[in-house]
Amino acid sequence: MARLPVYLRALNSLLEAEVRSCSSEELATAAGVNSAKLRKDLSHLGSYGTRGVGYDVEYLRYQISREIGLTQDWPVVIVGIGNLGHALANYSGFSSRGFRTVALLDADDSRTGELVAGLKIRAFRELTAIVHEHGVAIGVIATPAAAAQSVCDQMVSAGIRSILNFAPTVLTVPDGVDVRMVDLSSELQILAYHEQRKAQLQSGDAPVVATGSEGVA
Amino acid sequence: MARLPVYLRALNSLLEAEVRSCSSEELATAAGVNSAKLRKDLSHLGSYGTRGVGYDVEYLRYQISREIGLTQDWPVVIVGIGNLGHALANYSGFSSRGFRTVALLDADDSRTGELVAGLKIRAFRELTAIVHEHGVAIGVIATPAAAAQSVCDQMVSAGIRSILNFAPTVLTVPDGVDVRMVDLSSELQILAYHEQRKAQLQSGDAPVVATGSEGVA
DNA sequence: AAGAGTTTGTGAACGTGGGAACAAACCGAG
DNA sequence: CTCGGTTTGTTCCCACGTTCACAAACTCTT
Repeated sequence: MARLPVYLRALNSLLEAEVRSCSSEELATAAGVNSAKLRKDLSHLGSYGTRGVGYDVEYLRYQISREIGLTQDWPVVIVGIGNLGHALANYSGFSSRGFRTVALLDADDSRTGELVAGLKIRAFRELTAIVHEHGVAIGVIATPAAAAQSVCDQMVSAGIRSILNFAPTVLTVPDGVDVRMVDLSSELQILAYHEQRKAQLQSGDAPVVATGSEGVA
Repeated sequence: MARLPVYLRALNSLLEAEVRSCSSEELATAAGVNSAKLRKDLSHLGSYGTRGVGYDVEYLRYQISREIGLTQDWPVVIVGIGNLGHALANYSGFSSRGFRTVALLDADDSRTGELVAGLKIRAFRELTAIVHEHGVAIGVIATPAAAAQSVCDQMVSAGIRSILNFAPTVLTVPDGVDVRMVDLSSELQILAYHEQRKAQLQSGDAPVVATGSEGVA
């Protein structure tokens, strides 16, 4: 479930505040969701709460970590060390949560050897060897859109089965391979859409149900 | 709708390939969605297709752009110029789609004046003045988690009503303000979760419905 | 030990979104 | 002009996720 990481983060915050135990209501507000939803989500993992008391923060945190798979080590490869790849390589949120960046790859050979976040950039052609050596299962694509599908295909044939894609392209992959896409400009566009709606409502167009046909010749 | 940007991107690709007209089926596969869903989405904007023929690529592209609000100019402020803020400032996907970064702000005064992506970093305290001067409606938060809520509050009181949050925290905002959260490590965690499930299936645990209670003392 | 007060876990209603199927509409050939 | 082929726009249906509401279960006080 996509909300488990959010719960985990909320639990970490509570733990930092030295809160030992919490109710579903508290945790739900901290995570920004409905308490019933939270309880149902947690009940899918097992009965880790105590009725009349709540959840033990430390214990629940461990159980969610285990469910997500954060108790094991996940070697990760990042391909495309441009501005974004650079930022991802330095992002502390990865390393602090069981993800270990084992290699930074770039197709531009002139960058090979350059030191980024304590790792030397290596040539993209080394991908397969690195995947096999470290047992990499997760790859991150931070290349330009034009290169993304090719990189993706080579990741899949090298044995990677989970891909996090930052390139603004729809990737096609065989069954059994998971792709998650993070599209930065799409996020801004969605905000702009809502912003525009808000502006229209305030300017008095509110009562008219938008048909989209007004003003079109 | 959150899929409009995806359609828009697909249309741009078709336009680059000099495709003048396309059916819902073609566009749907290019966008990676079901054709019925695409038609239903588009019909919400108006009747921009022709039965028996399909959609005019250029015309549909303009209509979607207009619906999202990309035909107008959106000034954007980025707060927190660390690794990620740096990458965002340089990200071409923003500027090429009607979004104009008008200021980069950072709380660390020692960085004021530093040149990033052709803009000088300015002090965070200038936020309100900049928002009013440029009519900024969209803010991007790329600060550490600890500072995010404070930055968010000041953005809201300065008049910003749409926020793109990259800090790993749930932001609380008053009604009428939109927040979209992009959590990089959550994305990786979700991949790890699916990856773990795949690994478990292959190792023979498949027939057992996971209860989460096995192996717990 | 019993009851009052909490809080979890879950069963049932509700609403939303997705997908298949079909009617309406358009084009081109004869 | 008519008819067959094609494609959109829409309706209906289903399944999923969310939320409400309540019973089960636990703690603490008396």
